[in-house]
Amino acid sequence: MLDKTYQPAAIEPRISAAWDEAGAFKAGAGVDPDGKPDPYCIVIPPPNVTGSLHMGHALNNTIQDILCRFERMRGKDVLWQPGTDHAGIATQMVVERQMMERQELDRRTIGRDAFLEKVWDWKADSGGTIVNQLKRLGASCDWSRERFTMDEGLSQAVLKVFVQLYRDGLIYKDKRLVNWDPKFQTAISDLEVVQVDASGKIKWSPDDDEDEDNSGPDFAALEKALKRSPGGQMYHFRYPLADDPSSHIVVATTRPETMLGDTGVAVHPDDERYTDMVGKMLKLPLVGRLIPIVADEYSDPEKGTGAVKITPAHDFNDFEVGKRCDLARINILDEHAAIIDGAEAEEHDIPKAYRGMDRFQARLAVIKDMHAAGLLAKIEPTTHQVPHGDRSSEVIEPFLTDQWYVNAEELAKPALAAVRGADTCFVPERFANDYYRWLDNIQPWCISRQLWWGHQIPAWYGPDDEVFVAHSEAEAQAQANSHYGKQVELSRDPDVLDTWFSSALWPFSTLGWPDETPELKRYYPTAALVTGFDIIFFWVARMMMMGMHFQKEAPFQDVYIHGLVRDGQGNKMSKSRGNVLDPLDIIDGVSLEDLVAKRTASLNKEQTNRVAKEVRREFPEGIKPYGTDALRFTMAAMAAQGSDVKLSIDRIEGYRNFATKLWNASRFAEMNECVRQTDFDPSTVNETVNRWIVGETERAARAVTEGIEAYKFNDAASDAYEFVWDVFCDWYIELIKPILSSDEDSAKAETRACVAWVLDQVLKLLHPFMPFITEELWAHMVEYGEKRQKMLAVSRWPVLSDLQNADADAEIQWVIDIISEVRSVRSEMNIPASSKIPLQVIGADRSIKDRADRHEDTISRLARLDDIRFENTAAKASAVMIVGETTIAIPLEGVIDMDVERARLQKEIAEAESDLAKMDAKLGNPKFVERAKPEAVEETRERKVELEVTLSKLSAARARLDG
RNA sequence: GGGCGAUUAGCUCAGUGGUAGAGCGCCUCGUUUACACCGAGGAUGUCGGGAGUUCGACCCUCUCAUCGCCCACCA
Repeated sequence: MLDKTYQPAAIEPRISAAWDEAGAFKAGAGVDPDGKPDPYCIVIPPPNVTGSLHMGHALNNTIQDILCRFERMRGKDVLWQPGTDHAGIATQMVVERQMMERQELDRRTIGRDAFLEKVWDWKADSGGTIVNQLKRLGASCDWSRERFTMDEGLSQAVLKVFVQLYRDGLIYKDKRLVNWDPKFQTAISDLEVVQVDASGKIKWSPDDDEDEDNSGPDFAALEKALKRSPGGQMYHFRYPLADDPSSHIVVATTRPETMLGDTGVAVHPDDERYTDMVGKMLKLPLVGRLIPIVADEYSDPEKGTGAVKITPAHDFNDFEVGKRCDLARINILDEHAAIIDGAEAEEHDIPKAYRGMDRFQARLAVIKDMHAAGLLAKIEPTTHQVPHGDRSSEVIEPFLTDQWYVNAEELAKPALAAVRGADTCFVPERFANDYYRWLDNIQPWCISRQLWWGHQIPAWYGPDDEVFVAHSEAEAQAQANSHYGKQVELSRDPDVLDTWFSSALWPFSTLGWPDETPELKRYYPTAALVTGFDIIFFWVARMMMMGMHFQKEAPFQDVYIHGLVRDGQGNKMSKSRGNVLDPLDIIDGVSLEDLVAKRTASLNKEQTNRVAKEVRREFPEGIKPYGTDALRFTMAAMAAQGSDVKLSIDRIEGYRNFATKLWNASRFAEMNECVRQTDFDPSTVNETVNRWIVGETERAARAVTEGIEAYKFNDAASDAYEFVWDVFCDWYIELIKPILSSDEDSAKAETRACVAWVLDQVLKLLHPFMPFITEELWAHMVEYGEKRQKMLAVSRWPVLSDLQNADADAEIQWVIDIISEVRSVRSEMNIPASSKIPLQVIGADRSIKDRADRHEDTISRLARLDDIRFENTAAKASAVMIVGETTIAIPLEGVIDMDVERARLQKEIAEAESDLAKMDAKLGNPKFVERAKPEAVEETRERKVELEVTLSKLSAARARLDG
């Protein structure tokens, strides 16, 4: 027997265990030599091994699981390939932080090998969290195939790819500017840089009223402002001419300290203001270096003074100008972004005062010194964007270093062609435009990182820095020996690869490549990739490039892009905002105090107070346990293509209620002995109501199937929802109660079997969305006779046809309409539910009489009637309703106020008249009749006739009331 | 500066060239043997503004406004 109430916590762990035990999600089982059934493969976006489940995962994995369960039930051989990502920077950060908290020696002290051992230990202890959390979501991955981007096989794939791309000339080493993260002291790629707005307030010029004595800017305020945000001001400096110090050029910058590395000033070749100056030398203030004035089109005469200082070693544009104009590159920063010290500083005449200074201190010092030298022209506030590392949140410095690059432009060509040629389709389509735009303008991809955790680059250096790229040290050694003609000492490149380099191989490395495995052959290319728009560039584009290059075939047929999960108000969920909903809290529930503690854990005092207050207001009783199925259904129901999901507890609660509804409908079936019969054939049912419901079931099954096929999960979910609640529960179960309580054995038996059958179909249709509750109910709905798959997860998806019956539909619709009309009138007339009343059917012909007789019990019961009579005319004082061709009436003598009925009729008449007028207007327009689609015209005519019939009947009723 | 998306009931959002929808909320009634995490009934919209195409526009086109996102720029 089913428990009286649905409690997800009581069933979910047991169901999970049952799936595990049955190996229900194992791929490849039962595949015959011809490769039947067809494969269907999805590779999971590997979550960071440091991660813990958030709503983005919940959405992403719910969608994948819906697809996988759906296709599995459709008989495909499904492989949902799971795994995790080593997440270079993130993991190294976590472990280093832990070491710090434990007051252990830092990584540089213990050395690379010892540190890596610690990271692996950490992974062994904590790396499984995210995987276990995914299991709680019901993710039907083939967990036996779980992979990790740093495991042996995947590392082999990385090695092979690197070596081959190097040999193809598509990976190379280059000295150029990179985005340097001074916090982690590593290069990062363009994509890992986020632009943050900086807008300042400080303003100063010698003409300022406040500065009549020319004491200079308010340096104290400036220092404070620089601490808060190092950007936001534009500083104008005078650079005097070397041979005529009384003349100068004014340049402007937001990064004054970079002037220490200036090696030129550029003006536009056509800028007449400066024509005479081109070729002359300037004496760089503070440093004394002589730098040329060069002509270059980069300089924009419209901007600033039209002259721009050039710092080739610290600015991407300047680097290019420097190349064109043959300017020196002088690096002024060390890897911590402090001003260089020592021999290099000496060599480039960096004034001693600045050496070793932090870049932002140096910024202030330069401004002060320039002012002291009388060379600060002005300071003005400006708004501009400052690049920050996406993980470190530190200001990025363009930094001149040797790094490894991938020639992405070359790899992008086939990747672009694959999408242009529709080998791979984005859903929704518009995301393909972002993909094109990015790949069409792609820059070399910097793949080396100055970290320890990751795939170490397989490059070794000889004594003269000659590089040998090989699959192993032995192979490199052999190359080196033959290159030098003798045994030499090699040292390995200490850098590791960008995490996304290994992720880019995920669709084939997880299938066993570089080995030619049967899995690779069978499951590549995969069917679909499900991911968020934020990683189209990071990941999707790169998988496309690597897939095309190494497999000669795009890795996915479809790329489904979903939105972001936001809070109920549409805000991004973020820790500092304190609005993060944890999927596990929704599933298991959480007390108010625990919720407050969680949300304020990493906040400062002020934020804590604010967030605590908000949480107490929004969740006065904490969060109730809603279960996984409710969360999943919410995700599906709200995942309209291409739009973000605004998640609110109300919505989740609504879908938990839906689960409860399903539970209770199943209890109803159980209590009424609705047991599935093996020989039940839905196409042969006799009872009208059963013929109707099997047709409705077919309709629902088609709608849900089409929805999932088209990646319209919200449509599929709401079609299933409406069928279960509005059709099955609200009407079918109510309509059959008289049969179930009757003593007509054959009708009863058929109906019981039919209920069980419909419920089976419902459980199947809902299973991809709500796997736990449906599996549980499936197990309870036993059958007499023989086989029915024991486990719903491996049962067959409903493919129904020829069950719809227009006569049955019309008849049941008529019953429903009559009941609805009577209920409506009763309610409007304030007839108490407890008082049973008679219903008159007016002027019924044979077929109407038969119908009414057939459904008398049902109509009486649901409309709360004590009698149905056939009359030629309605009683004088009565409420009259029109249901299609049928006129029905409730005699109201003494029951209600005639004025109320008169008003009700009048309203209905007015509505019908207004509608009729619209139809008349249309049909009266010759152009409509002439040009509109014939079916539209026909429909309008039919509607007009219907309205006229209704109207005449209503008018007659009114006349009777008045007469 | 370039691009994309959004603007529909109090709230959150679906939607289709031909009679405007859902959930929640709201109002009224209700312990009818699955379910109050429920049932029945009800109210609520010049579908952002303007123009155009069309027999007909919430839907297509243009334009404006507001909001959001992405990319580029950082003198």
